[in-house]
Amino acid sequence: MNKTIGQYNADEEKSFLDNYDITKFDRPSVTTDIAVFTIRSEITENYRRDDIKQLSVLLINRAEHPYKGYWALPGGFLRMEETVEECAFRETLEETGAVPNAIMPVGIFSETDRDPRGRVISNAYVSVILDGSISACGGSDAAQARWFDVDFTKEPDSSTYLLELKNDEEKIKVELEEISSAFGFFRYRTIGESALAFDHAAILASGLSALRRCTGDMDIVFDFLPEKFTLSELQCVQETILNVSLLSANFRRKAAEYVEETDEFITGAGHRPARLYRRKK
Amino acid sequence: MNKTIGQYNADEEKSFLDNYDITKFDRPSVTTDIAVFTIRSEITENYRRDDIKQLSVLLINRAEHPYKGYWALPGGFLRMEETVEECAFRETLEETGAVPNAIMPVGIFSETDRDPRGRVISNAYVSVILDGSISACGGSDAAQARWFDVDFTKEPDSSTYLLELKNDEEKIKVELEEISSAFGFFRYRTIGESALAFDHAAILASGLSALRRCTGDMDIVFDFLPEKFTLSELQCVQETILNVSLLSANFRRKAAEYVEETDEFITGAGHRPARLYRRKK
DNA sequence: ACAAAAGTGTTCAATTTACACCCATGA
DNA sequence: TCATGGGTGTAAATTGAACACTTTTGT
Repeated sequence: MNKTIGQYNADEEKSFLDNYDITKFDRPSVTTDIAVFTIRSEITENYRRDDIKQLSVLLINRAEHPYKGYWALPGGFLRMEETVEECAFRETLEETGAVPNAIMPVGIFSETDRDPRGRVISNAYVSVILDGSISACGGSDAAQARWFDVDFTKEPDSSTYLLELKNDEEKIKVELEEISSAFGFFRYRTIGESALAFDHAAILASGLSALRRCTGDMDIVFDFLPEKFTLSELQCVQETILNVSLLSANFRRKAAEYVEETDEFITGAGHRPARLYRRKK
Repeated sequence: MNKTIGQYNADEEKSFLDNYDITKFDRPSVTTDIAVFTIRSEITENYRRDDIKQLSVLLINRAEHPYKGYWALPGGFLRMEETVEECAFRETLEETGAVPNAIMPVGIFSETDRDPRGRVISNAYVSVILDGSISACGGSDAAQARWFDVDFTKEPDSSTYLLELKNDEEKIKVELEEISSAFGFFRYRTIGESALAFDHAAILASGLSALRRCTGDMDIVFDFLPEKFTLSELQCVQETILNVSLLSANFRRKAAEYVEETDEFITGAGHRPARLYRRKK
């Protein structure tokens, strides 16, 4: 920085800063909350048939107040030596033991009453990890963490949305409404009381809709797969996230633009071997 | 909230909260910084010709340390009784005297060294106000605020971007590079020293690219116009933001989907009167 | 043999792009 | 009158949806 530019004076600034105590002013606490997604496989009995896939999100059963015993998104307080993004990365790693393939912000949640402990603003993130990577390493609170299959649909007649989370042990339903959109991304608000801790149902809904929105243009789909994958696997990821079914002939032509061939093939599935591809560029 | 759900117990939670002091933990300061955009007209001498339009952003010349004398985005510290979005709204109103037509988040900037006063994380917003509304009311620091025409282009050969800000009095250039993308939105980092205060050049670049990205699908264009407008004005907004020129025959067919006719016409421009339209739905 | 997925080709519809053309106005 | 923007029509090009069909495998 130059010593003087216009009114700027480095020495004067230094003495200003030496006398400045930023902690004298009110500050909120800052957290990140992360919707960690993966796509889980349910093995099918038929040796030929592909596995059924499910989009799943990781929830933690809160061991402490507030909302003790409620399911919540993983997350935690920002440390002073890390960026918000680093915080989201660290929290994902701590809770899952897995390095996320993608980690991206989906909005800030700062309603003044969203946390009974005081003024806490939350930076919401979506992260994506590979199926299986969590059980391999195990997170710090593994005993309290569970994957839930996710279903998020608009109610056919009304303007409300229904978020359903379920696994072998539990089934959670939350009703939400859309409250705003910015740059094509949506925010939601729970209707009535939420079955999840804090405003985590709304955060999760926002994360899901962001995930879906950019899945359409092949943006995040690769993060659900290992480096090499078949086009069917890629198609399956997109179908699972968007909850639609696509014609494979058309899909593979569209996907061709984003991938490049390898020389490897997958065999042993009871049908013609599939070529492995890799993300282009 | 039910009194008990699973491990949840309302009385126990209440006593936990009564003894909980959130201010004992480290917290960052939180600000919002807003890229306030408008489209300004340069009146043309030819009575028939349309005015030339320019996308402009509001910058404030900092009267205080740090970065005293530097141009900066309007913004300020979050108050404890407002959400981040309300803060962005309030700051826009205070600086411009105008109620923004749109206000949306574009990301969080939380590098630990981004503010020499201490740990400050910034919530970046884009807001849009109508041309003229600022001079009509005048903001609190009107003397220090200036509109700058914006130009943001990728350097033809390299991977760097050039942000140019200019008005009658001044011309500012900043070189940036793209550092990440999430959900189709980009983040930038200044190369070398920035001519703007803090990391505001990077914030502005992110805001601009978000603005451009959603202009393409008719998302924010209406916020640059009054309630009723001609299709040419709408086209001009899109052309100005995206810095492209479109064929009006095609544009008006595409736009038809998003607007509805009124019975009013604009006359007195030396050519066939133009029908006024209004945003649909 | 055959069920299942891998992969290619072709048709028809829908959308986008480019351009030609007429209309209405006010200095 | 005429330059200028307002507005419509249309043909060509591109993209997308639907479907028929061939290939290759493991049991």
